[in-house]
Amino acid sequence: MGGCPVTTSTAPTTAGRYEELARQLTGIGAVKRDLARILPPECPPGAAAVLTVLDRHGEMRLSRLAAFMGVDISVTSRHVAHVADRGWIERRADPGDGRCRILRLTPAGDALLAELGARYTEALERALGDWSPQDVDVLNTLLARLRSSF
Amino acid sequence: MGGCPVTTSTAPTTAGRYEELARQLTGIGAVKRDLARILPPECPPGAAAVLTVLDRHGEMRLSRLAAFMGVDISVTSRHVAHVADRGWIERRADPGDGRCRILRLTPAGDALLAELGARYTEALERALGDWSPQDVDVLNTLLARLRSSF
DNA sequence: TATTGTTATACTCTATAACTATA
DNA sequence: TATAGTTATAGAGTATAACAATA
Repeated sequence: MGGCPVTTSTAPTTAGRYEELARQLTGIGAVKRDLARILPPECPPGAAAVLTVLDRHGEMRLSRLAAFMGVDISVTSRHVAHVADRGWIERRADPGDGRCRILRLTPAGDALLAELGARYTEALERALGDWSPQDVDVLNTLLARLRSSF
Repeated sequence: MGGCPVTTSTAPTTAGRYEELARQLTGIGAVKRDLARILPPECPPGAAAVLTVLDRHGEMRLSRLAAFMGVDISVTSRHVAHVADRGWIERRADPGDGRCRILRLTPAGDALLAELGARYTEALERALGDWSPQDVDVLNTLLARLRSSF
């Protein structure tokens, strides 16, 4: 953007390219925090992530949810307890395995998710209004690929 | 990228595109944590960020550093104290303003930064070895643009 | 004995607010 | 009075390890 005179201007080296990516990933934290600030009360980012994964991939066990979220099971357990306490998901007994419970969105969870989507869309539309749809799609694709490369 | 049947497959709506971006940004946290795990002892991510900004943009005051890092001055103050205690930066008095100190990398800081760059490069090369250089560049460009859009 | 979850503990990062020192 | 920076406090996220229950 503004001016980064020394590096990555014209013909970055392989190392320079990767170091730049590391810098960008560090800096993206500020964007994430901005986005987290628009969440409704009682719904911290971790809770929102639980709802989003269950909406996208359907009901599942805790261990699978943890894998989708890329965090430890213990962390996921806390997030799940938070959203279950508020009635946004239900924990149904697993008929096949008494140790597990199947996690599933409730109608209240669906409603909250719709609210979340509206807030995210509004905030991103305001910030990225001058982006072309294609650029957003390319960014989404590359971010998804980055995640799967790890 | 197994399969996301319902959304964003062929012709995403504007809202769907933005919601997808919000999801991707949430998910990218796992990548950041993976990358943070390779940092040397005594050098948490916040400390590495201080060194990186000073290397890239040269010596500066705390308030300017905080702006580059996108976090509150109080947070930056702690990170700076951490790296200064370990001799990676020096805090020189500002001749023109007794309230400020100019922050600057020391040779030890330069050396650590070289080590950081090597570790980042090695880790990313291992994960992204099958990416084309162009794709990495595009991702870097779009991430920089995303940050500046906020 | 191995696996699924839960909970206790500790660490990092962050922001708000109170405070000190200088302009 | 206003500004630059420091520090105390609190809240969110995460991981490790100890633990309980079931397979």
